[in-house]
Amino acid sequence: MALRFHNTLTQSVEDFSTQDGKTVRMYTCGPTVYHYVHIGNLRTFTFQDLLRRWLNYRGYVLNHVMNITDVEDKIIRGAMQQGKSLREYTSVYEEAFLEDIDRLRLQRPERLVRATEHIPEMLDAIAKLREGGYTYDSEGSVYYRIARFPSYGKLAHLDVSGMKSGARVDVDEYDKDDARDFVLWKSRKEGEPYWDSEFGAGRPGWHIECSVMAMKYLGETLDIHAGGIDLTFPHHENEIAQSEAITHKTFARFWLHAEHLMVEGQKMSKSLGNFYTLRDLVEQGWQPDIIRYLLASAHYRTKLNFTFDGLRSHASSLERLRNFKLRLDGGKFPEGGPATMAGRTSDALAGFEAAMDDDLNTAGALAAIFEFVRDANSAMDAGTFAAADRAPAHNLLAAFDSIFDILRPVEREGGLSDAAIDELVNERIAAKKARNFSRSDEIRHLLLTGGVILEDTREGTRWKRK
RNA sequence: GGCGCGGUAGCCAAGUGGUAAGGCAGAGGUCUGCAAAACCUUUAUUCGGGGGUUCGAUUCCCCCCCGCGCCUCCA
Repeated sequence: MALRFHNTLTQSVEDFSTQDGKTVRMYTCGPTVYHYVHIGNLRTFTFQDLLRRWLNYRGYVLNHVMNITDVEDKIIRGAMQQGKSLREYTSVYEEAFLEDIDRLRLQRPERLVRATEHIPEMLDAIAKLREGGYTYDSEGSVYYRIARFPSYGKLAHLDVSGMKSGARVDVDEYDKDDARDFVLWKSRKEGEPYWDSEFGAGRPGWHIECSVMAMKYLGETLDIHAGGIDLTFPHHENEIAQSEAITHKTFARFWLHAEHLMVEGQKMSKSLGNFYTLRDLVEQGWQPDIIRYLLASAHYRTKLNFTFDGLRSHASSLERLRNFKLRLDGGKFPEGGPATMAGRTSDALAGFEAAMDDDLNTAGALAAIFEFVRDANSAMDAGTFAAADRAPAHNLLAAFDSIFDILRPVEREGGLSDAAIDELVNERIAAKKARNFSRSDEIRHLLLTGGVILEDTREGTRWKRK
């Protein structure tokens, strides 16, 4: 089956292709760096990571650009409150963002770009829109006139014709011709950061940065544009209106949107007290790899219910996978004979790939892996898992982990060294052989105190860090 | 009001016009010096409710109930 993605533009699942057959020109909306990113943001970024990895797995070369919005109302307010420059204020959260995505093992895009470093390009784009008659000025600001862009609403599938100003116009929006018009360049306000321009002193509107940076680095037509579902309207709709008014070409061929996550069945919000950042969860003792696993395990277009029960559940589930890998790595299997699991292994890989090809069905992909794990464990118990089965099984886990990236435990600092553990384990094996069980148990407890769990299996003693 | 999404076992979560993946949790069992790990059996005659189309619907259509999102800043 071909690789397929759900395209918001057509509201259907379509076969994926790129313009040149090889490189994916992908733009994703990154963070607004005015606070630490929350678990909902990270759900979307995790989706983008899975998307990257799967495209890569399928042989595409990625050219992925992610923006960092570092000028915007909330940022300006925060910076002013703290008496800091924009850059001083945003750099804290930008660095924190990079730390967070690293902890979640999210691959870095090929390029991270800041809005404030593209002001001239934005001004240039606004000038082009003005030349094309898509703008009007009002009280020192420049607005985009959506009435001039007939297909406005095609992404969000909104019929804007009947929605005129007057229905729900904010007090501070009275100066627009139409409630849906959006600002391209905001006139300077006293005390706020600003840039001088041919449109007067001011700062850019939010939407223009993405149009400009996407096209600067990726060309006039993107293969994929992705983001959270709430960005569909107005942000992405406005990006289309801006970009296509300038180029008269399709701005993005595939629009992929990740659903929101809920927390304990409710919308995450600060007022409900269920608003979490990665830092919050790590402080509570949750490992980032568990969180990654939870975020990756549900399909990206369904609402994901983030719960602490869910985290516990995934911690156990992940333990099962890692135990299997330990067994596969360290087990002794019958040599010389033919592989007995060849069919099962290739079936599992095919099932995994088919699920991922089908609009990144990670839940289905996981099912294929777990079914294999059960069968392989069963074969190992029965003694029919052959040494020749090891390499194909390894390849399967490697394929899986090249996408999910959860089998490698989080590295801990301090504690016992591997060599010290091995020494104690060997001493215990000798003690057991001599049926000196008191010494044997003593060593088990000693290691447990040091955070090391011992397991005696039919393939020998193995250990793992807690 | 408009547009859109969803309601599948205790919890999480796939899925298909032909008779319900997977994970976690629970129960029983096997194995075991201990402790684990692992395996086996078991847990939805049923997929929010009611109609309809069909030989057959959880899957298609209609209505209703519930939850949610967007329509204004928002991952």
